[in-house]
Amino acid sequence: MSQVSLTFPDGATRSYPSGTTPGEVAASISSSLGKKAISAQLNGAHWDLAWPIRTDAEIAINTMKDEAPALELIRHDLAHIMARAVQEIWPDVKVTIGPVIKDGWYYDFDRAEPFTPEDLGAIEAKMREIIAARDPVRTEVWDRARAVAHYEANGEPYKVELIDAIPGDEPLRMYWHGDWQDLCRGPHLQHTGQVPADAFKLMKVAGAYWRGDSDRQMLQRIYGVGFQNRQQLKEYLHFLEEAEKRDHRRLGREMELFHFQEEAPGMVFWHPNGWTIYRELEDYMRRRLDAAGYREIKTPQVVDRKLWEASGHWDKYRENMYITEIDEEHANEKRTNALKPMNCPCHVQVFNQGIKSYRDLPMRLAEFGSCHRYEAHGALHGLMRVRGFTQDDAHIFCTEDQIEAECAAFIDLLSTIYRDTGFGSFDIKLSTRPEVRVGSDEVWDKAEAALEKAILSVRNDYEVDPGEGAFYGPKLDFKLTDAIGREWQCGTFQADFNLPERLDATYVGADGEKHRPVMLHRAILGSFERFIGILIENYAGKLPFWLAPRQIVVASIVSDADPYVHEVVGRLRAAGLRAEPDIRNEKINFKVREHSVGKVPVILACGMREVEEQSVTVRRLGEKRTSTMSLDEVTDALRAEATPPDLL
RNA sequence: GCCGCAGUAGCUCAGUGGUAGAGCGCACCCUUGGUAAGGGUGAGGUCGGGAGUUCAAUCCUCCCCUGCGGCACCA
Repeated sequence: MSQVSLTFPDGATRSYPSGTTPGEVAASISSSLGKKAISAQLNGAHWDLAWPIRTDAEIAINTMKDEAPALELIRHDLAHIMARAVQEIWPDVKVTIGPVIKDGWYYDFDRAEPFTPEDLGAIEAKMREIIAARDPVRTEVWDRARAVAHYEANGEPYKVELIDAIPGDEPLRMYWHGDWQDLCRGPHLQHTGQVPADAFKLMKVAGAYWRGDSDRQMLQRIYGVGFQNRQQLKEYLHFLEEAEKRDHRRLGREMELFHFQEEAPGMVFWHPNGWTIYRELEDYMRRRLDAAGYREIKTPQVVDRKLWEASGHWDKYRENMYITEIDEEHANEKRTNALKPMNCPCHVQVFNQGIKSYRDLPMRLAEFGSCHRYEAHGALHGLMRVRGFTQDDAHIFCTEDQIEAECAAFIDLLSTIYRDTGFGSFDIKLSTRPEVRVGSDEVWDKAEAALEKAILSVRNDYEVDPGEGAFYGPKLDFKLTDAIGREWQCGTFQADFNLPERLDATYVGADGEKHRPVMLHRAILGSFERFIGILIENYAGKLPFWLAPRQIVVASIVSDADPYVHEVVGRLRAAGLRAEPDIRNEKINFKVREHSVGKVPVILACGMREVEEQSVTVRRLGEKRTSTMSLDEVTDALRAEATPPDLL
């Protein structure tokens, strides 16, 4: 019998008969490891304890102490246990797929009746029975014909389709949890009792298309979360509660920032407080863009379809465009317009006015461009996905040789802006040429290399997504991470070889000939609406002082201090601060509570003592401590604090 | 757009086949209180829209709209 040589993490190498399983390897090391082992890493791949090893390899035995593999196995087994529980309760339900996802798993089922919340309780109970039974998990490799025959006989058409989709040379693996069988890549634990019975929870039922295809069957997806112990589950549920408290839709109402209503779904009604944030952010962006060599422009909202036909949007995206017609009775001209869904065609029109020289390049045209897109109903989500929004858009017209420098400057600007708005870290993804594309390979080579080099001038780590670029050019996506670890894709940088061609943008080169500029689409915030939503959630409503819609409330403690409160407010406003009086007939306790709930960063309390001293007592949001300072002192300190980061 | 759930006072929600309730908020009064809710009184609802069943619909049925959770989509 042939031997395989296994190398352990400590560097030791041992020889085993070919076909030995990791389970046997673990047991050969020590009986306690044999008992504790749950899976192995074989050359980095996650291996089931039951799979035979037939090649030399580096091996590491996993136990429940190895968190990543342990969680993967627990969640994967939970997916199977849940599917088994569902089929035990409702034998007619058809099973499809059930992968592990962040924090848990899901499994998609085909069942005529919807699952109810009560059903979830019943499934959980059944799952605990299965766990308590400590049913053995075993696996076999089947040939294709047998697997297909099995599932056809059992009336599981989805599984048959999955088998058809698996490449012919790949072995099909079956797993049993007790008597319940599922086609599965593995690995799994050794028996159902290894799954903690008190550290999982079924969260929700939702529709999901079979194979993610909206033309196909809608299935019912049950989501679950699972952890190693009860404490971790509790922490996760706590995290969900925290996220819920940060929900910008809720804070938007509580802080009176904005609202939505039926008459304009997906369009924001900004209230004074919300619009203050918006303006502060826009002013800041404008200064940053000015300083970075952009020229701001403003282009029309409503544009004849001819331009959209020329740009190609009419063909491809008309379904998502708001079309406007002029009432024929009252208009001499009949034309069809569209609300602009994006700014680029208009920006090319600005570029195209007059003759541009290579000396004009790079030309950076920026617009806080208000766009409308008819987004599907189900896509709308507070400020995060709206139908009317404003991009911090800009298009850089340049030569191929200028792409790299422009890209590097852009990444630099973006880092600064993310840092200033409170996002210290972000990820970059480079998407490269897709199968179907415009432009020569030579141009693509050059552009991809330019983007890559631009990234490398700032940092070493980035992700590449091959083939995911737009048909018109490669792109970078920028994802920032918020205070509770969620990622948001905001910034983008896209090279475009197509639109200048379609809309006939040219410049005169040093050679006196006409040339095509490259167009760089780029945004940092993405849309103001969405970015403000992200800001609200990141800060849980407690925005930094310069962005806080309400910065200071000056509250009287006794009504005799009311005139002084007005005087203080006047002084603060004169210093450019957002201050408001609170002279209501309420106790200071009440006022402090209300403004704290309202996330006002600074409360200045005034009683008779302050009146006499010409001082105020400062109470900062989140602090119990107060301090009394002279009005001048406070005004200077707060004015400094209110200075936007670019003006410091 | 698809699946499921929901829509009752400004907000959060209870409730019933015989046209409605609470808490908070709001208004007014008392109270002038020193850092997270002082007390009293009062106003406020076409029960999302439309159609149907019924003697009678906020409640049952159907359609639509909007929202929520996912899925699909996101130039």
